[in-house]
Amino acid sequence: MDIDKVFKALADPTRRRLLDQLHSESGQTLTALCEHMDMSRQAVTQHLQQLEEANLVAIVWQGREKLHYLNPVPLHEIYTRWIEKFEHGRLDALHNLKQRLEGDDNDKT
Amino acid sequence: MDIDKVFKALADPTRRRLLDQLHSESGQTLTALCEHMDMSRQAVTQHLQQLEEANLVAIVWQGREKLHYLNPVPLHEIYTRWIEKFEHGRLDALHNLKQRLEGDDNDKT
DNA sequence: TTGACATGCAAGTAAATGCTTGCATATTAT
DNA sequence: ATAATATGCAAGCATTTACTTGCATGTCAA
Repeated sequence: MDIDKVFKALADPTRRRLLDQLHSESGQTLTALCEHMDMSRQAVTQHLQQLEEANLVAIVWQGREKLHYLNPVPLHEIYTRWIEKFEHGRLDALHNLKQRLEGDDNDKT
Repeated sequence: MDIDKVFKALADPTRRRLLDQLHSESGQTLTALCEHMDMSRQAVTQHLQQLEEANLVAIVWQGREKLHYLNPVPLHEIYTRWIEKFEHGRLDALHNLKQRLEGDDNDKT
């Protein structure tokens, strides 16, 4: 699992919107997805390719139609590898930062 | 909170490494952070600026030294706004996808 | 006060990114 | 068989991104 590809895929608002579309309705075709987007079909294709390479979207061919399915596993991976880790001691970190900031400006107890 | 800036800030491996550095030791100066990185000080500065604009890092000036602190709140925001949402029904989604894939190749019940 | 240290500012550049357009291919429907 | 539909491939282009280098500024210490 290339976590860098996942982060890069998520970095673009259009791609996040595509994920949202697939979340609201699973298995949409390329043209169906294009209808919500204000850009050429090729642009959407290229975004979907990046999502596919990041394993965030899985493709199923059905005749000439290309169906898109959301795969939430990489998102979960980001959670366990990145968010959970920093979440740990979240309140402590904020508390320490706050104290440091306050101590820098005044001597509030 | 500009979630796009957060995603974009996280999209770069160098910036994620900087966050890791700050996670392992809080309140490091710019030069301290530079020691771990294989690029010019200015490059690191620019990365840290993006992290700051995304609110992932908070700065505290102490004389001529610039101390960097990690702020985990935006990460938590990503979790609640993006991951949790897709997490919901994670197993279902996988199950459906699997069924669809199997149904496409054979007629397994 | 002078020199060393920590950082900022800004211009320049190579590579990556997002998008378009034109044409090609494969599948379905009439 | 032919036309319409769904998609792919590839070249081209403008913008953004990551990085460097050179110089300027502010702070601390001898």
